[in-house]
Amino acid sequence: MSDKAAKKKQYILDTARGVFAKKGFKNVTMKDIVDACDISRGGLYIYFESTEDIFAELMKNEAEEMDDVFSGSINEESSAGDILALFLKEQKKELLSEKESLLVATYEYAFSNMNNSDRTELFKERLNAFVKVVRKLIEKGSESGELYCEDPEGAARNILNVIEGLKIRSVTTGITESDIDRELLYIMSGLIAD
Amino acid sequence: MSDKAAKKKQYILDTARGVFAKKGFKNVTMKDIVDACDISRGGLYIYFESTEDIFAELMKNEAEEMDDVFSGSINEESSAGDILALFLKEQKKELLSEKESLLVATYEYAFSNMNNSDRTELFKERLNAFVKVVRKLIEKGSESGELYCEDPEGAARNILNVIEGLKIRSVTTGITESDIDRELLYIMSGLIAD
Amino acid sequence: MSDKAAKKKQYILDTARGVFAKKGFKNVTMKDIVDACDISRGGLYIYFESTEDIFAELMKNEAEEMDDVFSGSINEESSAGDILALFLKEQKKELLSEKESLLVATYEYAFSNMNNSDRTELFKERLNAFVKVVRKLIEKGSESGELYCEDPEGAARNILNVIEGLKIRSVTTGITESDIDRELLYIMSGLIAD
Amino acid sequence: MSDKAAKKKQYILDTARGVFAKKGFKNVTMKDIVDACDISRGGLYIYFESTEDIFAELMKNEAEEMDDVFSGSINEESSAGDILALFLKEQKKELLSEKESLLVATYEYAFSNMNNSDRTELFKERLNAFVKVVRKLIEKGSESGELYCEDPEGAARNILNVIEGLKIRSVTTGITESDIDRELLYIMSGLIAD
DNA sequence: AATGAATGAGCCTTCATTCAT
DNA sequence: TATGAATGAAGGCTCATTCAT
Repeated sequence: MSDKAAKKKQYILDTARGVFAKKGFKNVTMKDIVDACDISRGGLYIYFESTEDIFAELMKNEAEEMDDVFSGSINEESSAGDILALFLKEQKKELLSEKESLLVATYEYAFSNMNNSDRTELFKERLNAFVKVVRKLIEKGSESGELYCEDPEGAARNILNVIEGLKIRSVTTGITESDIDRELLYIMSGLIAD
Repeated sequence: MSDKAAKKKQYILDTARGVFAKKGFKNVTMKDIVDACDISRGGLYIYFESTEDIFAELMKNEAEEMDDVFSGSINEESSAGDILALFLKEQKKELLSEKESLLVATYEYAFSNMNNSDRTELFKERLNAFVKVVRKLIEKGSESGELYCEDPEGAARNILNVIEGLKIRSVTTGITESDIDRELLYIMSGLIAD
Repeated sequence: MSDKAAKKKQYILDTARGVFAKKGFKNVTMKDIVDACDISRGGLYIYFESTEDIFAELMKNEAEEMDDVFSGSINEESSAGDILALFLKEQKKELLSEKESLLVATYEYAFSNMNNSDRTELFKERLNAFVKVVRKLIEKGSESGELYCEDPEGAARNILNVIEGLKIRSVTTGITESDIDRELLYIMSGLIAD
Repeated sequence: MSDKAAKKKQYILDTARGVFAKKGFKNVTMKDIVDACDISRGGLYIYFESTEDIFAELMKNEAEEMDDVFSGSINEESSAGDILALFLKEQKKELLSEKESLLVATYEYAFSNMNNSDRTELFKERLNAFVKVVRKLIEKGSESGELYCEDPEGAARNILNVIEGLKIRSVTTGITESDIDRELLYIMSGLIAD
């Protein structure tokens, strides 16, 4: 039955994902999840004890998927430029809400109960993983002559800061594709080998 | 009485600011404000009909103050570099939570009920005002030879994106002064005249 | 309005008393009180935050009333025997459930969350007040020659222990008037002056 | 299997005893028992349908054990005084919580759903059994000249009332060994042959 | 017999909001 | 204007009890 239970847990997570994508984090109640999953109040509590619990699990899953995607492709033949382009394209998708995104929910989750060191740790890991991926890409690009960069770590951090800023802008003011392209072009222009 | 009323309204706003700075936006209830202001439940509703209402007013005030500070100094004799330094120092303060900041509350406010065009407009104005200030500073610096920049608008946007990213990092993962300095140095290094 | 509030609080206490008398302590929920008082859920919470809160207040009131009754009569002309008789008659009433009694509720209250020192203190005071009253009566009776007792404190404690025991019996096994009379007679027989 | 079933039932009872001793009666849920016994929810319902059911069985067992202990020893050579001393010592142990006691649980059980005649009957039997034992001891003591008593039945009832009162005090106000000794001395002093 | 997931009723508690004074 | 008592909806959580396996 543990197998069945795991399936149900996954079903709840999948369904909850849609709820969080639509309503953010703070506006989601256990009742919302219950309604969306069409299960009983008590039934949900068997698997999760709070919306935070659910969301934390969701984030872990997302992080793993992200990891799988990139750590797979990064050591293969494709050029650094191609992968970086893929990475930025993924980010663009999220920024343009072209896919069901946990963007807002993730921020809200981060803000609620900020003094939770587990949570802080979760975000640190996430960030570091990202930085590492981007830095490697830049290094690889430098070696192959596609890119030129004297401080790959700094550049990687800079790219992620900008992306973070754009994400916030996509939520607070809205953002268009050309906005994004302009910003990305700006940061990339410093990396292009002359 | 309108004078008295205005004073009371301002008193409520000032007091509420502290509450939002401490608890963010979503966690603040009308009751919290009532308690902090030591007025009656009904009394508060005479002036504001919701926490959103209060916070929106608060943000407008903040924007105006910011405007006053910089649009005043920007046309005067002080060098662009000095003002930019002042601006970045202010941002650092906020990032390091050295002053009572509405950072988190502002984000939470942005996230709650996102499809409110008034709110979006508010944030757009805020961003544009910022960009304008920074762009002017860069232009002024270029003219005086302090800085070198071919795309002041792009640079200004880039700076604000990075700052936004750092703000988010300060909330999600925590951030140290040297983290901030490193990122600021990185973006400034592209602007320094050789 | 504080006057009105006080009245309402008293109304709630009076009504709650009936509920506790009927259902004991642990079986009473805030909803029971709300229903009995015909007020809103939230309305009750304005005055009391839990059934414990309500019951504690109720007990204090009871203790004060008891105090008023006896501390008034004890220093007056009536003979010790008369007052003792009155006291025992009151106890009999309670034992026979002839009046709406908080007996069971009081015990249940005592048992729930026993490690509460406030509560323990409350019961100690209650007991000591009782002992003091009965001891004084016995002393007075000894002086007037109505009673004979070498250890008034011990006798008082013994009487109260027996009464406590009878109370428990009234709850656990039921008890008849003649049962009570027999036990009281037994303990009194040792006090009657030959 | 009936043998195996009986063993399991006994195992549940033994385990449940500890739970009741620790948490009283009303605070114990079927889930508590399930957790303590490390069996399944449904499994418990095969043997018992409620906590009341379990506790009732437990009390019967206790009563039988008590009976075995004393009805065994009472007809043997040991002196009445010795046995009475043993009896009182047992009571003291319980009063001082020196052994895992069902004291509180028993009272709570008695109070919940009082109008249950089965339960009343259970307590009556318990009391009568006790009275009978103590009365016999007193009679035996009288015959042997150890004690002096004109009304053994009354004296026995008195002793049990006092013990009941002390039990309640041990719960409501706390009680020390010297408190107990004093009360027991008081009631015994009337029985000691001059 | 035994399991443990699932249900749903029921209680607790907090708030936004109203309204008589 | 100002008060604060009152309301009732909403969400959180826990259990007794059932039932398919």
